Amino acid sequence: MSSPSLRLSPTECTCFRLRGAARRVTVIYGKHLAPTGLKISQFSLLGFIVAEGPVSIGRLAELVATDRTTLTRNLRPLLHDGLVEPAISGDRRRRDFVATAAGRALFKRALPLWAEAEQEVRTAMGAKLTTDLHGALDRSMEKLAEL
Amino acid sequence: MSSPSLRLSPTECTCFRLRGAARRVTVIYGKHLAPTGLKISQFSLLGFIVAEGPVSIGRLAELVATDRTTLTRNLRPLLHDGLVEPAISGDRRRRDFVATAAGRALFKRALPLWAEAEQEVRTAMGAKLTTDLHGALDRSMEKLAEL
DNA sequence: AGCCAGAATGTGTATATGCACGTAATGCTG
DNA sequence: CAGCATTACGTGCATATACACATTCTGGCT
Repeated sequence: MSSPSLRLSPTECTCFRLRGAARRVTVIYGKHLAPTGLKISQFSLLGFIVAEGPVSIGRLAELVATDRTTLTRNLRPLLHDGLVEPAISGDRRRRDFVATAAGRALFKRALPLWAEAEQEVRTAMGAKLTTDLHGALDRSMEKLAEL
Repeated sequence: MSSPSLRLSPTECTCFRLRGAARRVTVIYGKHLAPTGLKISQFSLLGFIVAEGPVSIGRLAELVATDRTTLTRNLRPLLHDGLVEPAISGDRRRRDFVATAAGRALFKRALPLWAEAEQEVRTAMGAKLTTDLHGALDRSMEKLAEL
């Protein structure tokens, strides 16, 4: 356990691997979702808003594990397209958002396309690898959350 | 094997998981590399250029599994900071790049900081999870490469 | 030589991402 | 109730990311 870092080469960068894989799958989901005009990140975000009723930026930031300020901007396209709208909240510091009827409808329409993409990826990887990857990612997120 | 997609909920999105994990670790590496002024993506890119001698955009795109056009712009900061410079290539369609002395020096200086970050992540995850995650990611990239 | 299919790249556009810094509202505390 | 630490945000800045479309070369074919 002394200094295992002596053997570490940038070739074995965890970050590089994760980012690479994320890019690859992002493209795949993007192709499937294209007809809806939604990017995968928008699809996810919209999904959380649909599911969570009125939510604040801060809460969304926790849910999607993204920087707060990033979400401020990621919400813009959704607002612009009328998929999401502001909701009154008790605390005037907070900005709550809800999905509009159009937003809920589009999400519903996008769902099967997302499932297609998910299926494509899972089929390519196989059931075992899918399980392994999800498991490893979930456990990683837990461990890294504490940092 | 008929339609396993019936049970798929967006909660189990492979893409969402991968992107989330990638974001998390990116921040960690970023903090460690901050003193060098390099982002993790720049560190990786610079590393490949240092290692591969004169390389073209297209070749780099393969190496880092990134869209060609993204690399065109990702190279800009490195060029601007004099870490990388154009190299003459036989084919005038191609633009080759090499690391400058400053680039090589900075990369060398960044290496231990990268190792720190990598260590932090690995320590948080533990050896087994690290191995599992890398294995799953590597196998995934292989399978997804064929798409 | 002349032409053209294909290769290697750049640009416009739009989104995603996080940090440093700044602002407004809340609630506690003296 | 005035003051202040805290909370919940937004903005400027820089980079990352990819697609559609346009451009420039190269190499082979006639």
